Amino acid sequence: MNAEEQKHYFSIHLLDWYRANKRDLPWRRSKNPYHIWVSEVMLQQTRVDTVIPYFHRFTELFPTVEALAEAPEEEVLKAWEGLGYYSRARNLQSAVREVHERYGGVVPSDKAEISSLKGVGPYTSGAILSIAYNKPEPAVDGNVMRVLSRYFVIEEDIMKPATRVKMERLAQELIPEGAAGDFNQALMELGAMVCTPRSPYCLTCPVRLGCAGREQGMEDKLPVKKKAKPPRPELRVVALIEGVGEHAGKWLIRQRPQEGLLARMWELPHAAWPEPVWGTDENSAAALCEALLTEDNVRVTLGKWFMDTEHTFSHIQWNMKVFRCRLGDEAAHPRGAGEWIPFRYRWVGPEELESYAFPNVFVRIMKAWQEVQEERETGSPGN
DNA sequence: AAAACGGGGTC
DNA sequence: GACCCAGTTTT
Repeated sequence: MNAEEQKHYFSIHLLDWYRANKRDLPWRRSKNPYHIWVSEVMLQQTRVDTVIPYFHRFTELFPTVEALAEAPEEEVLKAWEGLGYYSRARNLQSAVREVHERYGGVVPSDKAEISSLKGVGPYTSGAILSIAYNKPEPAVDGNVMRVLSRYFVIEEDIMKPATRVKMERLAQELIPEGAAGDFNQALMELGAMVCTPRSPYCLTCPVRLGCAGREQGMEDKLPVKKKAKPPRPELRVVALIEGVGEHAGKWLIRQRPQEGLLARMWELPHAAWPEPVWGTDENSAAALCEALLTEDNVRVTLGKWFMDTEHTFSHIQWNMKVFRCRLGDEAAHPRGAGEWIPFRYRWVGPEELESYAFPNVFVRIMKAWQEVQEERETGSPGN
């Protein structure tokens, strides 16, 4: 078939296949543009199965634009806990507040207006416009680029912005009249269910007869994608600081800075440490105490090693040694007035912990700690 | 154009 | 262990 027939074949058969085979996903049951928006932001760089429970909780906690606009930021962050890329949550709330104030709570259906909202890039704007308003805008994500690169044999590096722009033009051409929302979702559904990254299910593909990549035996080589840089390793020492006296049963936690990695999340105190002293627990523990004192003006006494753990972000790998500690003299000493305070410290007990948002790595450590404590109280089973 | 920005599933 | 996921923002 010629190029035009190939495109037409693709659009028609993909759309039919989608309408007959689409998954029943929570956000597909809604026509609420705000709910669709929430789902699209959650789905950025995140799998469907991971998002589903978060989507239910989030839309229950913040069912409307107004509810999210008026919620305290900490509650929003807590609802996002564990999902990652936390700037998504803060940007979403900021954008929703703008919609609440400037657009009377109505999610804009205009390309320029919606694109100007925080956290709404080319993909998300296209997804909302097409799915919520059925406007013929492309919504090109990783799935779509994989599908198009294979079907049309596009060998440009999909990591390049120029390639995405090219894909968007192509994707827009393919949208069948009046079916933008279904078609865009069909493209992503195919990428997720059939045209998978590895070992695609070509034999059951609804558009296999028009697929140039398949015809040329290239489906395994596409899309072309430059390799990502490996994360840089970092050594970190972590303090599990248990309170005594009036703080008995509580832990000392701190809030991260306003900007940057894990912005405004809460965590166990920890410090980076240079390689030379890494290796023995004694040196690391001593290093931890000294670092917390010099960096945060928090004096802790040397503690016992508790566990080692590892946590990998996209760009950093934390290799962590965790120590049990006690606070030195009195409470934490925030720096003097007028001086920049990089972290805020606070004693919290098990119940209060529920209202603070922690990165998963610290949730893991705290759970491990609680289990050990419970074993001590009940008389340890096993070892 | 490159780096920052989480966390987890999968083969 | 490598790859990748319904990406956006900042540098």
